[in-house]
Amino acid sequence: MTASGVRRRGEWAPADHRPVARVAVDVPLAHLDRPFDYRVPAHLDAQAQPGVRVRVRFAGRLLDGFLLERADASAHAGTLAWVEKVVSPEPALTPEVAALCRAVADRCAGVFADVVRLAVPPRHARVEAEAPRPREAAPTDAPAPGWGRYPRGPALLDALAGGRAAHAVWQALPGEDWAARLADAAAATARAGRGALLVVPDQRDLDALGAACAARVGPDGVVALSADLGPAERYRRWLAVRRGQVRVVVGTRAAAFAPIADPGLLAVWDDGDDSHTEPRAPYPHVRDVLVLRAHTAGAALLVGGYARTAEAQLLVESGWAREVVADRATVRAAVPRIVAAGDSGAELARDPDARAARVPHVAFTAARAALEAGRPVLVQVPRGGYVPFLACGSCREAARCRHCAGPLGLRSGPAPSGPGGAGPDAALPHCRWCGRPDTAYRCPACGSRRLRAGAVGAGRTAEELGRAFPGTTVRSSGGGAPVLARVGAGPALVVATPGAEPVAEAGYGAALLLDAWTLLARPDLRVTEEALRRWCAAAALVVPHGAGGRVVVTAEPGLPVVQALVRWDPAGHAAAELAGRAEVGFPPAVRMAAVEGAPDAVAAVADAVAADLAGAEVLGPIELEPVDGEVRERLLLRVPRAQGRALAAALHAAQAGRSARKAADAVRVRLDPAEIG
DNA sequence: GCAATGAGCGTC
DNA sequence: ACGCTCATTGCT
Repeated sequence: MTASGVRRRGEWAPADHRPVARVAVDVPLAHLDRPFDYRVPAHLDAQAQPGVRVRVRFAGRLLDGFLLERADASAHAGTLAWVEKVVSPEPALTPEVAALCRAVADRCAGVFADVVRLAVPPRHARVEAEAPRPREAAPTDAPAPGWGRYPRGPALLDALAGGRAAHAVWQALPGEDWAARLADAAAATARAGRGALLVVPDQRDLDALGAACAARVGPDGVVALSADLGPAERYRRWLAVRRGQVRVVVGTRAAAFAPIADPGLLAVWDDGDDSHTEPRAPYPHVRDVLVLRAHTAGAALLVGGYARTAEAQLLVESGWAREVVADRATVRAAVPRIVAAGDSGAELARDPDARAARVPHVAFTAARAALEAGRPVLVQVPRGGYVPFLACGSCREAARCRHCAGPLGLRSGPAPSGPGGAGPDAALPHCRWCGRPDTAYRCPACGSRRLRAGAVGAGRTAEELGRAFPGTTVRSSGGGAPVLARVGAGPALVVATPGAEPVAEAGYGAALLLDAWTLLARPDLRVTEEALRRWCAAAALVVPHGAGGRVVVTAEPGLPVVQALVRWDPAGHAAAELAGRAEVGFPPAVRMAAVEGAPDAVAAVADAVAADLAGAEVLGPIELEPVDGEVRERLLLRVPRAQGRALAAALHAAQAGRSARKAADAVRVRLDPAEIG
């Protein structure tokens, strides 16, 4: 080998030291989900460092891969192929993130290559060659007293400042500036010389959190990562993190894998938001990724939200995490007055305003009072544009529930979950507030028994409310309208779909959670948790009851989930939710896998797993919607939590058997799926 | 009896 | 998508 480097291939000589490279080749096949050994030629010796991207010949093809480590020798019996090329000397896959990717793949019954693709953004050569932007380290100020309202808050900040790996589940008080609290925690971590990584569900939350962190550690002290930055800027910021130029990283989903140096704090805000579930294989959830990462990296973990998920509750009940919550007196002082209006229908029927806008009288009163006090009113209406409702077939009077005067709608029955299929009540009129069916409706105005379908959406609600409060500004956020981040302090009606509620400058005077019952109508395992999460998110934007804050939720007051909102008890609801799931045997009380695909393929995977794992229980299969005319089925596999790793391993082995045999039908496997119909 | 050809398979 | 094995084919 000459000093100038490459000659013809035949003259390549192996590197003098550690000539073997272990390479994770980019092949997403389960039976090839392990490192392969290659020879490092002497001319690539210096560049072939752990973490760099390489090109290697694999089964004849030139493929991308990551060099995981250098070794003295290989256990492989045959001759090793050369590392053909080091794509760039940038060590993109750090050892810590590589270990995390392996742990995530193992947890999700997926393959390393798929997880690495989620973790490492595509390379951008020009950006890599740029001179790094100089960043000025800003002194971080002392922690704000905000965490003092939570008895264990100061201890949490102390642990972060001392570099200790605390694990916490935090329920933010209504009205809490959650972004500022997370920024406090990040700043405390950064002061200890370690990195902080904070993950939020969407861009709006990211903007708020980024600003809060910049206020603590300076604009150069924080980097925001999100998927919609564009390839160049995305890679530029990601590189700044990898190169250790920042201590605080905020981001959405994929940022959970950001290669932050010496992670001291890993945090996820609002872990119940389904944006935290990666839609690509192997479908990891941010919370699970961060839990694994906290283990492998020895970092603190903070799971926060206004509400609490059953998964977070399990972290608490298992003793792995401590809860950080305010005491009852502090909660009582912070909450608005919350009432359920499912039983105020008698008034509703008499109130002409209410009838015009489908809004119960108490909600009108609350809205009017808030507007007169000069504050905005938040109106939360269901997403999806239009909510189906029923009206009299002859006089077009809206059809109302005889019990509570809520609007009647056609409820589609739950997805067929067994041989019986959908129940006979699948398309009967039901009350959208209290859920009672009405099989013998007669119009109180004209006596007709005929019903016709109509639809009301966010836009229609805004229009109707505007008529009911003449002269009041009506603004819309979500549901077709652009999502607003903030609204001003003046009186206005702000109609928003769940998740699109703008923050009001000085808090809302009232929130009306309309058609709340529809949130509970979906045949989903997590409906009540999801409904409470959305209600809490809206109610948290309202000023405390001492300042006149009111929340009206149009749902049956007797329902436990409605009671949990009225009492502002998300932890209690999560405990009941988790107990309920233990009773019926659903995650996170057990470990479950959804196996989907062509019937034969699904059955083959299930048989392989059942043969491998004696304790695995098989549920189903059920038929799914056909894709491209192909029949598809879903089958659930259930094991006790202690066998979770074994279940994932058995599924991986079953997939490996299929990929080795080049089975044509792909089988989709998701562990602890959020949606299982 | 044995080279020439092609299908199947593993993949360093 | 290469390079190996192994089975089949076709010619002497």
